[in-house]
Amino acid sequence: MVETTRRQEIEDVASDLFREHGYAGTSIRDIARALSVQGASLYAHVTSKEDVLWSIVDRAATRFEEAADRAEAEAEAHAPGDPAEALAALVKAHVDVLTSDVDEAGVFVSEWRALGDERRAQVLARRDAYQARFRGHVEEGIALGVFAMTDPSIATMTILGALNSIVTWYDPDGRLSADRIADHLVDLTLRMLEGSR
Amino acid sequence: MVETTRRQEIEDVASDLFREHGYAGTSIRDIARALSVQGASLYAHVTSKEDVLWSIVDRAATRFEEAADRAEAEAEAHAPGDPAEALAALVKAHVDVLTSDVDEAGVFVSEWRALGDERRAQVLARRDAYQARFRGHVEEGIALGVFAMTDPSIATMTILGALNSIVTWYDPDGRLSADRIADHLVDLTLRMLEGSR
DNA sequence: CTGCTAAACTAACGATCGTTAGTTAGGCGC
DNA sequence: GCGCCTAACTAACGATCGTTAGTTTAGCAG
Repeated sequence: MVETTRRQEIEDVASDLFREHGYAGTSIRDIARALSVQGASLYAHVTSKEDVLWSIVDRAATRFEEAADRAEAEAEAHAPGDPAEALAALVKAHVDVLTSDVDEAGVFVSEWRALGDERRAQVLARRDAYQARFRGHVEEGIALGVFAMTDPSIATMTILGALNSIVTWYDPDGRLSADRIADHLVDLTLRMLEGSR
Repeated sequence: MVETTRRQEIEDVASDLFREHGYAGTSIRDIARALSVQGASLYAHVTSKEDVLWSIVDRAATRFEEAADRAEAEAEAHAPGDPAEALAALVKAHVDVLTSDVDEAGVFVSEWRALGDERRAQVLARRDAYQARFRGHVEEGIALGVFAMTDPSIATMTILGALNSIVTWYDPDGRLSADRIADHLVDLTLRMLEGSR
């Protein structure tokens, strides 16, 4: 028996609906209907519609950040100063978080724009900081000569764009397991940066 | 003096607004306000809101398809049977279309889900066919040994995901020209596939 | 049995949604 | 000057939006 609060159930179905129809395209009554409940009943557990979106986005952001923390710490532990290892760990961690809850991650990736000004700005700042971690290892790798010369910003955006697009096609019940996908993406990423050509 | 029909103006500002707030998050009155006109006045030029979205999506899809036609024909003309050249041409063409109208391309990439059932299905079919062109060259390259062994589906999705993500950060007035970005992405793509590792 | 709590309900509010209908104003060809 | 076309207008429709208020129901603790 899995313990789940009503609030958590609401956020789960909201993640699903926001992912499929977007935040603006999903009404409070849509969420309620998925829970076989009247729309107004949700306000016993939630203070506003944006509040639900914020919970989803904030939790997803935190999961990405914490996974990156662990990944970088571990990479630094048994391959200190190796930008390829560090980046590989970041990529693997990112894909893991993404595939462990596609709905939540998908909402995080594309629906944060619907937040109010302050919250949107906060997400943007955290996003920038997160991207900077990837870019740091890319730049370091180029400086050390283990990565080919290329524009670090473009390379970083390209990598994260590729990773995030996984939410558009990943199917938990599909042919490809989350682990296999993560391994492939680590491979593709490093080859993109290391390749001689 | 650039000739522009009223209908085209409507689709242009709609592209801009759909891109920023999504289809569901943009009202007919929002579009009208951007044109300094009453909401109801738009119905003299347009039959429905979805009709506007469809025009944008259909035109974007056609531009991608036609650019791919030209790219493949040209690659086949002066490097016949070379999957790397063919893929490079497809990537370059895709980025060119994308950067030539970021709003339209951005709407195409993320708002086609808001279309009604038949039109959404049609877009999906065209999208699949378009992806298949990329995957074809990837598979051929692997078979010929010019690309490294990897899962062709994951590689194709990764490439197109990376390319499409350009709409989320490309700025026509920014540091990086559209051409430079296209060249970089051709480079990153081929290195990702060719790299030995 | 009583009282408390969680979770739902009904009813309604003002605002906004996409859309329709009918009308008005200006410019051009005949 | 008359008729037509383009492009706008005002007014309103029924539906749905997010949200509030007050009430009811069921289960459990004392």
